Amino acid sequence: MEIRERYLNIKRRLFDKVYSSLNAPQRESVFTTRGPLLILAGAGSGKTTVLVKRIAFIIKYGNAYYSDFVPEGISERDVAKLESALDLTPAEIEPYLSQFAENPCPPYAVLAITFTNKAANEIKHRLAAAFDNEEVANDIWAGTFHSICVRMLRVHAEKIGYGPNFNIYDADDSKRAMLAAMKNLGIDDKTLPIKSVMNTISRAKDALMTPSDFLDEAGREFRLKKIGEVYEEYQKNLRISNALDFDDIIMQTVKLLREHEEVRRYYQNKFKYVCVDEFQDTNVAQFELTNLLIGHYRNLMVVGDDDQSIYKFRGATIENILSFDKTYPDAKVVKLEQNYRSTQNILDAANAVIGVNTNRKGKNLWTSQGEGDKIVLRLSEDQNSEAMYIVDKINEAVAKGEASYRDFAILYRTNAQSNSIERTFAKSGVPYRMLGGIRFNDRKEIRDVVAYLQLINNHSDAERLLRIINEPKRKIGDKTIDAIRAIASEQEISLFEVIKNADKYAALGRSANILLGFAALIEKLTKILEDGCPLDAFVNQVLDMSGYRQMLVSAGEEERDRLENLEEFISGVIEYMKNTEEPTLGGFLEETMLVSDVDKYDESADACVMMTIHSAKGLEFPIVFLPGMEDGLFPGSQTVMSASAEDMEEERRLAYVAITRAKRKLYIIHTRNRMIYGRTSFNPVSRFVSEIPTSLIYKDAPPKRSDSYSSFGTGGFGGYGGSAATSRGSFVSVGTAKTSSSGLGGVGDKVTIGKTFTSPVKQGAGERFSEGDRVSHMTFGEGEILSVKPMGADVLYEIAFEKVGTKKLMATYAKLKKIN
DNA sequence: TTACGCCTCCTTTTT
DNA sequence: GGAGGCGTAA
Repeated sequence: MEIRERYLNIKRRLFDKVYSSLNAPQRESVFTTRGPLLILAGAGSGKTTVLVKRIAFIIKYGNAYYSDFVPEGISERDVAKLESALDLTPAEIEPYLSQFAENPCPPYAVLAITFTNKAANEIKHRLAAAFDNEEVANDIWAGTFHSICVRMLRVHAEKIGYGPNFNIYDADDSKRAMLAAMKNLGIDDKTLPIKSVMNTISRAKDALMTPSDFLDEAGREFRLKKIGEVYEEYQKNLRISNALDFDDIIMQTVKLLREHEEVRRYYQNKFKYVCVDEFQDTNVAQFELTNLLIGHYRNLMVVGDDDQSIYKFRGATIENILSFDKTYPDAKVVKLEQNYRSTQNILDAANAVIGVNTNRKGKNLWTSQGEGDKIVLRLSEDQNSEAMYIVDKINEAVAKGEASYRDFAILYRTNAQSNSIERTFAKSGVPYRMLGGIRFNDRKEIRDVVAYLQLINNHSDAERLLRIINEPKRKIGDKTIDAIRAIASEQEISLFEVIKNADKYAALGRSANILLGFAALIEKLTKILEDGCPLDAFVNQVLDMSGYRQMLVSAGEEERDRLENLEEFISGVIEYMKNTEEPTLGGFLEETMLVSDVDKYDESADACVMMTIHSAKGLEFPIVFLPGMEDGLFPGSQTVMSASAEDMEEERRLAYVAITRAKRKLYIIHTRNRMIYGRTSFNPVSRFVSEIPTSLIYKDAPPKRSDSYSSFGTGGFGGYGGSAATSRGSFVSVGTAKTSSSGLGGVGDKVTIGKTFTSPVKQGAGERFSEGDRVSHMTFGEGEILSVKPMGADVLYEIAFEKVGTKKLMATYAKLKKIN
């Protein structure tokens, strides 16, 4: 063999050995650094590992593996020396590899795009660990599509007609803005339901259609034409508000990159490698954005699983992944089919179900872990006995010591199903956590403070202004608001601009003074912030000067939860300040809008977890229950009726996701009759269950006298076997509905923990304090009581804390301790 | 302005 | 079955 060839051969064998903990296709993925690459990663196939190792590889070795470079004048002896290194262990070989590096890429030239903050953080953490260096992780651009786009837009907003301090509208804000636009146009939301308007406009933006594109396409179709007009008006108002909705964040970035060559060039040169995770969930706009970023390097890696594409209703286009190799004919395609999560029986079931779909690339998951238990199929009488069956099985396994509560997950198709399950769990005392409640950020009082802050950050924001202009009540009624809107709309200026000059508009009449006062309040607060007030103190100022806190305090008992939540919110602000080098209001708001809190449900609590199958994507659990596996529920009746093959395939992919969450054991349950929307329905077992070979299934038939299950009804606790009783009274309280969140924004709590079961422990008012007493508080530290005001049955303390300034706290909730 | 009662509408939701 | 929106009555 020629010496050059031998050199290259040995080099590659050395790399193979160092990376021998990966399987062959995984290594192939890591070593392929140049050009377009599609990784079809089956469920549980080590996708994230590959993603991270590949980025690390690029940073360390660049294109080392496939490079044909051979050093000048290499000798037989050199090659022989290398060859002898092959006998060493992987760890011993590793130091040798750096000599092969070819164009290693600096971390800041790597862009990794994900859909969730959780995934982005995971990548950063694992990279930091791989390099034992936080900086590498901080330098690479790893983030969600939205956060990356916002980062670019902040710099270049002016080029596309926005101010750099633009605000972000979430779904609720944008719904209000669309309703306002419809009102403006005189379109009744009964003839044109807001839900469908929102959905249509959102899909249009996903597909990069501007209002005029949309109107062109709508032609003379009445409904679409109307929606097009709303879209146009809505977009005009967003611009005046200097606000972007979630979809704009992507679409406007695409516009920026398309229309501004110098900006495009800059990022194309900057990002030498681009990676996109969960590629099956991308929409047209996101793919276009990616294409615009990769530039002439064309070093684009996308990872995803066409079989787990379950977000079509949100605009995801499975075609992006299915035809990636047509868009990029030179793309290398790698399939990761070895599964490290589940037993073969579970995988066989999943393979069988997904195999029915035709619109897919085709993969076959396998494992070396053995076949494991059969899948248990259970027919229950109704949703209550279904829930009791689950509780029974859990208690049984826990009693035998086969599993802990945290090993179980109950995954359902619709949130509505959670009711009966939760009730049964609460009654039986099995600890549980449920995902999908109201998010902390969505509570009214939180949205209100945020609205104040957003308005201060960006005076033009119409929705935020409208939200709080009369909150607390300032005697600004609908008529005044309509008048303000009319003036603003006619002159195409912001609402704030009108209010600021209220005395100049006759139409505002007697309200002018109140409006001027409101404008002055906002400007005064803006000034306080500009003068360098720390963020947490500033939020307190906002609450005090606006009268918002006083409004809640005056309401007494009824609103103390809200007051508590506001304190919690401020803790979140403090948390943000701690974690951020240069904390700013804008930065905090951005995080509040872009970082949710699903990321951080407390996995340490020993409790069963309940959630929809959608939210379970990406997670795994030793033992999984799938209740409600019935045609009419899953697949849903809409899908069954619609006869759309595409919709049915999407539903089947969801079933595939559900099955592949299970590591050791899978229970599938269906019922004879079930109450849905107040009606009893008799659903046949899900077609997806019928698609699983019977050889993989064990039918858990109810015992002959099992009618006791249902005859006891919902309330019957003694209806089932002794095992449940063992756990009675063993409830482990895993916290109240409001966990003190530690993450960014600190304001998150989508996780409702044992909410019906945990009765909040009423803290007695306890010791009462008087003026001048020194006290200590769990979060705020030590301070001195400034004043004491009786409030109904409770007492309001004003306390000067050493670290966090003066705060007003209710005695019952402050949990103060006296210091001597 | 608020309160209550009636009517309607129901999938999934990473940002 | 239940939440949320809306209209009417006080």
